Amino acid sequence: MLSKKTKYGLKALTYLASQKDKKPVQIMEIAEHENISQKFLESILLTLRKTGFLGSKKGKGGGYYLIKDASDIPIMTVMRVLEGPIAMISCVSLNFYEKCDDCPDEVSCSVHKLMIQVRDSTLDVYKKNTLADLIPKS
Amino acid sequence: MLSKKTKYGLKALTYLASQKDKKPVQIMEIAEHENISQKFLESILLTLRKTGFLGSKKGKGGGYYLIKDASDIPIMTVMRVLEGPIAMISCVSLNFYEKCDDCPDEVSCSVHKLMIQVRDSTLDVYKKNTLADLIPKS
DNA sequence: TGTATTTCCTATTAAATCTATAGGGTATTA
DNA sequence: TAATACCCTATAGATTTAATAGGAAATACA
Repeated sequence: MLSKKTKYGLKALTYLASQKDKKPVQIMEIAEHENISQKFLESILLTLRKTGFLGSKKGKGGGYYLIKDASDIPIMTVMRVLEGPIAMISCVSLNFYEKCDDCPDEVSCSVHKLMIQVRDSTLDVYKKNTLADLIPKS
Repeated sequence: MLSKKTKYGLKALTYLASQKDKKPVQIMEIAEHENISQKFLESILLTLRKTGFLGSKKGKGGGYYLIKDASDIPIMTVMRVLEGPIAMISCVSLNFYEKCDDCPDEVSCSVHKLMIQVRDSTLDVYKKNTLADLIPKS
């Protein structure tokens, strides 16, 4: 399951990406527009700032804004930050690898074989989509 | 994340599929070979029997066995029974659809748009792999 | 300079889910 | 008829997720 953290983070990012100018947008505005708990969203945006996706400005007229162009942000990078591993099981994870403690041999493991395929196909989707691709047309 | 239930279920199924004859295999044998808690595996095999993947025989010399040929069991059907929805979010699930309560319009939802692609590519993997494809060669 | 505004940060709690275990009941076969 | 193995329910422990609370720090502007 996709966590709400990721879901809300993606929605916030696309909302920022759909802004005409690059003026800071306040947490409250995003939260209201996307129906997200303001405090929860706050912590998500903080993560996105610390990981280099967003810039922020404090005080009146402050808020969050995209640092890079939306078309330069592959969804893959966002997913890794918000959701963590893309693989469904850590023994096939590229960035968060861990050996299964119950599995004596990965090469002959049926689950391993299957999950590598799932990882690769999912990764393809996350690579070919940028934030710009997710902005609604209207 | 893939649940252990699904992981163990897949391993048990491939173990049964790799048997030369179709004689029943006892829970304990599978559990030991695959390093699975016997009681936990018991409940998983029970599920697989009730959903038509396995047959069972009681008494001495009893155990579980595959009902169908491994090549006639698409992984998709196993995943739906063990793991539940294949989609990462219920608003794009084909078999377990539910509307998001925070989302006013699915069509213009960025997460929706992305997750449909992930669902379809994952589904492709699960459709083209049968249980037979997961049996280790050796 | 002061005040309202807004982000920043830490800690904690509530809820949900997953994993595993316990303990016995029931059916079958040698 | 005793041994074997499946069948079933309940429940507890662990982990993760989602959300809340409260205040500190920085900024704009009058």
